[in-house]
Amino acid sequence: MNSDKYIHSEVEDDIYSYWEKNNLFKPKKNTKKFSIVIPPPNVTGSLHMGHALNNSIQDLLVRYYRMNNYETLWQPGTDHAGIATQALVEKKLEKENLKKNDLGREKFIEKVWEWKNQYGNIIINQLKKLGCSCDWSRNAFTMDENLSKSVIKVFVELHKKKLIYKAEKLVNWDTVLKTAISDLEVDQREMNSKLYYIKYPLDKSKEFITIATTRPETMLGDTAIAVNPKDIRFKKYVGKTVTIPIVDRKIRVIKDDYADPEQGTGALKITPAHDFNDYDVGKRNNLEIINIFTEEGKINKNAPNAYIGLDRFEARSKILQELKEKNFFVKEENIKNKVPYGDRSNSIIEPFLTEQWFVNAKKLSIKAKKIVKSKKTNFFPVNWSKTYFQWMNNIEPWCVSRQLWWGHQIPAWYGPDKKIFVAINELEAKKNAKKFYKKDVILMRDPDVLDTWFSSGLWPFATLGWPDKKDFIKKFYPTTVLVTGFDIIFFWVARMMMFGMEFLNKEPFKDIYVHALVRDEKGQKMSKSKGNVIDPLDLIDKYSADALRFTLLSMASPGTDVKLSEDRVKGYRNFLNKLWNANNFLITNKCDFSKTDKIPKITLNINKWIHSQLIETKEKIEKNLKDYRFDEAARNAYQFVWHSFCDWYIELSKTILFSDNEKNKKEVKEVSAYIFKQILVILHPFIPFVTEKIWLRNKFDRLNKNFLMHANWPTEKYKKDRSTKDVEKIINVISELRSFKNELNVSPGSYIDISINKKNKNFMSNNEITLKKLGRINNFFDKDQGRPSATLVISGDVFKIYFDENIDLNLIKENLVKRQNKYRDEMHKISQRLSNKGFTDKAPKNIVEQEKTNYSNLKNDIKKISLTIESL
RNA sequence: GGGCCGUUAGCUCAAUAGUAGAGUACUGCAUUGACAUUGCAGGGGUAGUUGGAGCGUAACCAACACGGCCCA
Repeated sequence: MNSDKYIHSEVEDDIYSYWEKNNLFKPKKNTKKFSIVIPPPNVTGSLHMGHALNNSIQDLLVRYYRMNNYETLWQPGTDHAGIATQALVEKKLEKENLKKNDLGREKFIEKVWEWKNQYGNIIINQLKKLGCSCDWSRNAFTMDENLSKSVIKVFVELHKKKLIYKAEKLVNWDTVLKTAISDLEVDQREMNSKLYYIKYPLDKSKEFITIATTRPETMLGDTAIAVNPKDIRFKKYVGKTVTIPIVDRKIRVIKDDYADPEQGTGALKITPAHDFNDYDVGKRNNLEIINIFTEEGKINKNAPNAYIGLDRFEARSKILQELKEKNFFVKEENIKNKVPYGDRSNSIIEPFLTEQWFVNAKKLSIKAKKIVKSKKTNFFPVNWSKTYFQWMNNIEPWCVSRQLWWGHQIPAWYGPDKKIFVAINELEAKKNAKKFYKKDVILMRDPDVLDTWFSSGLWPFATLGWPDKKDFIKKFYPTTVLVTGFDIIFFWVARMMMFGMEFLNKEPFKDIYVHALVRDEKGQKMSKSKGNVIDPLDLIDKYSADALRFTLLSMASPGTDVKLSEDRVKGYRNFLNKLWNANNFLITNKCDFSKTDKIPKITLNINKWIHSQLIETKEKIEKNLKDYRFDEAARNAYQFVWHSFCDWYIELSKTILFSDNEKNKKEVKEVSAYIFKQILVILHPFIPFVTEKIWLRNKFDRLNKNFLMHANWPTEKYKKDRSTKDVEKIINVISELRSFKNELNVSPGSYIDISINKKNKNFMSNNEITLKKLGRINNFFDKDQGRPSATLVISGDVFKIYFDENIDLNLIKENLVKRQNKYRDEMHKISQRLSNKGFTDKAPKNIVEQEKTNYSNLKNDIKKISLTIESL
């Protein structure tokens, strides 16, 4: 066995199966509860950096609370990703020369399920690679029977309450996917466009009105020209008629405030069927609404023959050409404007007049806002609540129907006269219809399905068994915390808040922790087109899941994007290796791991010190996790394990381990084993694999009973006593000596003699072995030896150092002068502060006192250094 | 146009107004008994700019500059 390197690839998969085999992810009965529902990844998705960050945080929390005796549930699952999944399966079928429409709805959905059953677990397995300790036995899917049942129930009840309704409205239409999408799924992108100026001839006149438009093809559907009522330039034209060039339809010039005299020419063509603002203008002015597109975005039969069937962009160039030929074209300008793109299809979205189902989000938002305002639900960082409120305050009706097959089919049936019957199933719908028509009629079910976010909105309670099964709801709802990215606050968080409040009358989460985006090391958003995507699985292969987790956690500072660089991951891989080798050291020195259930008796200073450091660290981590400061918590752990334990404690302990004091040796072996076991415990939530591996290797899980995952988080309280001060002083003295040697170009391995002042006699003799070994000191003297020496002042105490080698006196002098100047600068600053009356009068007493002490200490040190310089 | 966030060491970021820190990179040195995925030491900061409140602040307020994001 190669024991001086930690090789994660030989460890992680086995450890994960060990956890699963022992059913360690299931909630273990206890009075305190902790629950998280996973933000369900798309079933089509694969793990990206955002998931890795999101789930590292959740797993950290879940493991931490599990070790703190909470009955802990991490509810996992995936969502059915309506559009994405349907598109993916369609594409796959295309390769087999099959078309969705040839198969028919039922057969197609079968195919989708086939796909889901075959590939739907990919992302789940990737989460396992990351170490996620979800209760997989409860793995949920938004299209599962029980979740579908909640969806239907919610739809029917909202309809009953008139919070869902069907209406004909302009919606965002995706001409590639041929479905409506919600306004949130539209991405407004700034583009270089052209503004075209076009003349519309006035009837019975030789004059024209010139309008400006970026979308000339929509003139096929124009039904008015609007001018601002205050715009004197156009006053004389209001009420007159113009003819639309090419189309030859006559439309009126109307006045409406929407026309902005500053924009374009001030005269605006109005196309109510293809622009949201124009639609409103049309409503206000009773304009005709002429739709000129098919659902594929081609020109329909409402247009002149020459245009019918043309794609919207072909139509644009043809119209421009014809306008030029017929002299209606004035000019074009380059401009930047916002163009709506569908975030799934990446195609330009068309405002399109259709009948769709809408949720009255305004009404639902009332309680959802109130609960955050009353602080029953809290955002971390708190600033995100502003984003939440802002959106809630301006919320629009939510278009929830999609013209797809894959998803929850809307539970609405139509009678022969298009009368709508919404019911939980066909049987109920038929019953209602019979009551209404007084006879049996044939009903047609609404072919559309619901927005995927509609079902995701029920996630925190539907996955817990609502409405049928009550026990998990009772135990785990409201869930403790939601961990999510800010990009889905509107899509998902807001909707869960609305549905949770409406149907359970209770907030779905007590806390909402919002983390940032993971970017590349240059701060750029990772995207396939930029080619800067870092695949978390590659990093896991290369550096281990533990290293990736630790990196992401330590970089998850609130309000800052995570800029990931591979070097950081490498650094934390080294940390794992350090831990591994610290354990090797303990093993080589025969530390006894079998007696670590209780704190061993601690008498030696270094043992007291490392124990107090452990407890202090543990308490810091507790506080930081409570505050969702994962970065700080990770730093606390790293600092303690590497620097306190590995650098100092192990080095200090060597002086005892390599001595022949059997009693002290025994204590050190017991204490280091005990501390190391606690280290595994506090590190486990961050880096579960390596800690588990070591736990098993050291046989801490005697009889398969003491699972690390269920180990108790230490509960000892922190108390610092005198002896820990002694160790701090040892560390200080040794560091100063090393630094001093370095500055004087003395080789660090060389031995020295030192003499000390009386005050330190006890300290020195108590810690003689340690100081001599680590400080490379031959002899202590309590009197000046009258040999050439260099003086070192360490926090007020004078140490004279006698070197074996010949030392350049000038170097020593230089060094002392440098030091003195530094102290003088410092003293100067303090004296300025102290001579300021405002400071001494108004600053807190202890601060003033502290400054005075610092001042006299510095003064003392300077004096001592001066004496030394003179003596040289 | 409305709103949010940021600007601190070469880089990535901390620090609740009381002597500016960490990781990493860099430089020098070390290494025969855990670990070169190592150890020790070192250099490196006019805190974006300007003004204001305050005994005092990188931190509070205001304006500006630059960068990022969200909404319309």
